[in-house]
Amino acid sequence: MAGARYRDIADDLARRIGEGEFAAGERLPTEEQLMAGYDNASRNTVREAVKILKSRGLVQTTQGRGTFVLEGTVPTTVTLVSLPLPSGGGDAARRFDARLEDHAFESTDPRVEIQRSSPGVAAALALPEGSRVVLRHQERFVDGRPWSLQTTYYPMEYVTRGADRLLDDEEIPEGVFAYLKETLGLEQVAHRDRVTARPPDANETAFFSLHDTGGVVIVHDRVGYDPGRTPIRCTCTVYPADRNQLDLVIGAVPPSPWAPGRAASR
Amino acid sequence: MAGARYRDIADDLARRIGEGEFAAGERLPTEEQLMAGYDNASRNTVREAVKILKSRGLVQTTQGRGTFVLEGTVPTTVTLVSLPLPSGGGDAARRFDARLEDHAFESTDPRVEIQRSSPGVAAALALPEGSRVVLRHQERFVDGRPWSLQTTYYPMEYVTRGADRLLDDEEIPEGVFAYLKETLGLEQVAHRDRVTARPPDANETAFFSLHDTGGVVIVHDRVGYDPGRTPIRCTCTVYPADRNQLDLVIGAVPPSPWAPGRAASR
DNA sequence: AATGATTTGTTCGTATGTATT
DNA sequence: AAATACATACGAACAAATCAT
Repeated sequence: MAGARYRDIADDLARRIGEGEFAAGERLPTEEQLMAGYDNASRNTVREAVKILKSRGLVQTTQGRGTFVLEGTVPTTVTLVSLPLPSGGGDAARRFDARLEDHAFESTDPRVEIQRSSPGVAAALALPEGSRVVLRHQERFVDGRPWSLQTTYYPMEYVTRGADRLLDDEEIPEGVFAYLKETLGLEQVAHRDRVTARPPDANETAFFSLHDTGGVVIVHDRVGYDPGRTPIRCTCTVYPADRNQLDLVIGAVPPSPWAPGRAASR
Repeated sequence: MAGARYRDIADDLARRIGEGEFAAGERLPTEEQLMAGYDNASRNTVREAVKILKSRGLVQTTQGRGTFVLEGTVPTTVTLVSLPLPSGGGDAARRFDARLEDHAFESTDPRVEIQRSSPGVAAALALPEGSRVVLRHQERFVDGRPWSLQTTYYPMEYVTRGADRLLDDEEIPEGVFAYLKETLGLEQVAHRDRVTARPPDANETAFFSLHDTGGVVIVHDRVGYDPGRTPIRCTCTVYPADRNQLDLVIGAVPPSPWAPGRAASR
């Protein structure tokens, strides 16, 4: 027992969970029982240990019920890129939208705002910092569960050049791609994506029903370009990491090889 | 105040940090001062609040020194895929290795093991579950700092077919790609990638010097295929999310548009 | 180099609130 | 309504790391 007591207890419990002593979905001993089981450690010490397990996503606690070992949920797969190499690609629509397979999804009508561009958005869209951008924000659901938050930024100039439906508080039925091509002749033929992950902020914690501590979100930023390498738009999508994975396919590959669970734990 | 006291304090402190009252790198008020500032809340309550800020990656605490607002570190960019579309691709080497730009990196000599394949690895490599695989594990560093953990799995069959240097406890100078092509005629022409994120386990927490609570790792799994769609190998790389981002480039795009910081916070 | 003050880390005890069974 | 179990909150003591003197 090298370190702090609560950390030792956490490690021991993690080990016992890993060894199957407490199966997925099962209830852990109560705080009272853990106190007894660990040499009459105080309740606070035991609770500190359980907090670590929560922050590692191993268990979940519910007031009045107990502490439960989380079962690995089957993540939803979002395909960022799917590129059969030889020909250079199937249809463009499949190429340039992050796709969600085998799930119906709903989303709120967009909330539309006009903002002065932040440094990040300005750089992405190659606009002067502080220039106006149109922002369309949607909350998206899968099976009624909160699934992702998406914000797309367009240069305000598009609106003044005729794409005024960008300001509508409604989905554009034919899709923004088709609409921009129709009205402005813009065509997205390339994109650059950035994927990061971080703890959620307060908004995201609330929307995705994550815990105070221990949640993780994946952030996917995409900038789309026209043939002249001019940025067209910039999209930021936030996913809760516990129920999503991102997929890339480059070249000819067989159907998904991913087995449930992780490929490797260390 | 609506919720729990420690949560209210955390939200208030997060707001004050966001508004610049406490700048990046600056020290937050001591626990004693926070107690006084929040209606004589108890020390434990204040500490609970600070824990939330830690788990959100907003602050870092150091025993004996204080609590400090974290400055956004410039992340290292790993390019997973870079594909100029028109031609179908530049050179293969650039296409099929996750690249790290503008940084020299070192890695330990591989630790080599022979294991029975887990369900995940078996599925990825299209082998019967429990069949033998060779596992090469490396710890990788950038600027002397721990940067990523990588494990690559090969079917044991490769060794018996002549690629016995896979078992060497050393790097293969010409690269495993070249070696496998040379000895077995294997050529990786396609790959499927999966990106997920999760809290670190105990090993990762230690190696990357993350905190008990609040750390995030990005997991990048890649399965490489030969022209016959047969899996060749499977690689699992784990990055600490606080200092890494993954990049994808599809088509002709200008040089990196990412500005420091996030494209969008909500 | 040693000391003491400051500041966060760990552990315990206790009481009360709230959701579930 | 009662018992169970986790959540919140306070108080206190000592440990360990850091910093100024």
